[in-house]
Amino acid sequence: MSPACDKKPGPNGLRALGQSPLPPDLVDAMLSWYGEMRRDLPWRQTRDPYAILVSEIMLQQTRVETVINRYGSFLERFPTIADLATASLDDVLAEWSGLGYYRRPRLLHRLATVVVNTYGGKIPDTLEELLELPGIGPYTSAAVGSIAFGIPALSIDGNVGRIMCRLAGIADDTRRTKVRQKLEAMAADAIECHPPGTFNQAIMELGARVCTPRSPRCDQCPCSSYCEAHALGIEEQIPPRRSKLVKAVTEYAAVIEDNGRLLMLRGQRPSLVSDMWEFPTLDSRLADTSSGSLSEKPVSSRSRAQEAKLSRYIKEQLGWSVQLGPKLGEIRHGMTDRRISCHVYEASLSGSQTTMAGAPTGLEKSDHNIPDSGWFTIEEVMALALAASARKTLTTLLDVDLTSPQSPG
DNA sequence: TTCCGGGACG
DNA sequence: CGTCCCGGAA
Repeated sequence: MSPACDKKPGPNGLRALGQSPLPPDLVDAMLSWYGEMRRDLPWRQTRDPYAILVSEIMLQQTRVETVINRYGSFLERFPTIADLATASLDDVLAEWSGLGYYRRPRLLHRLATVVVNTYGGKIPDTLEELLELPGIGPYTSAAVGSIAFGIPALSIDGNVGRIMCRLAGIADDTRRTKVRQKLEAMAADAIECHPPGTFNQAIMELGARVCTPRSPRCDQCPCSSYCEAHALGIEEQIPPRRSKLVKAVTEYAAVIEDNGRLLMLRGQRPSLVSDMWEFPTLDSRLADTSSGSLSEKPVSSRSRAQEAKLSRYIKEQLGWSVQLGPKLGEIRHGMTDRRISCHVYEASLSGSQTTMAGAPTGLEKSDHNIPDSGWFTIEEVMALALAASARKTLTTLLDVDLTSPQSPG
């Protein structure tokens, strides 16, 4: 099963890098560069899996320069995983103070407890077991597994994803599963043929110091002659800018009140996480599909058309006839890829419809991905899993007091 | 001054 | 998807 670690020309000599394995010459050049240029970081001077794990947790979302200053004192304070498990969470948080993302020390503390209780204090040495531990995801399991235990797994962090996508000329989002699988396939041979931990750290180091997001130093890069993006001159376009791709999106939402209850729904729009509740909302994808030269109409006429469309949508999709009231305001909601501005209207039921008191359709039968709706009191709404925009609507447009007593539990 | 990048979880 | 946080770069 061992891969072709010997360097042979192979049948496809000059083919573009594309998605084929990393050329051995490229890998050799990168590893030589690393051997020469590697920094003597504290966590590179230990073989203790616990110390390695701590470094990887600290390095999540945090720069090397920052971690250097805190790593030593953390290990001094909690030299072994047993010490960490025994310590109080408050002590761990205090030691972590200033590093940010305080979920990490919480989960690390919980991880220590798990390792002590179920693994006898020894950090497990398989990817599957590592992945099960609190705070350890795909990246960290591969990093710890490869560095501490020599498991041949590619740890794809931002650096690694960026480099490999540039090498292969993949102008796609690194975090997509399909892309990650491609990268793993590309590196599979290389990581079998070299010490996996060294390989992972070499490529990460290259990403941190040479193949940077902006202004990459291709003239100093050992891999530039193999790099598809460099050949095409598109290295700065990879990976695609996430925040530059923000699209302005307009939505229309209705706060429908009847008998002290609000109509809420979820699972109606495919783009939303299935568990998140929201006010009935007209997507701009639906809103903008009206005929003709929409953009040439005056704004007031355009938004009146959307208001009509909103009530028609509620009637057709949810079966309620509503009377749109005054506009409450506008919620702006930044997302990774979209800047949403949501026009929120007050609304009430027209005619003699009756809302079902109590027993909203939603609360108990919360199967995933099932379109769901119901009438909720304000208190119930506040207890729902709300999308952020809905909560924003409640607090900024409806003056719901966040500090008001919540339902117990 | 603002903007941007970034793993895991729920 | 949205949140968590900070610091370096623009």
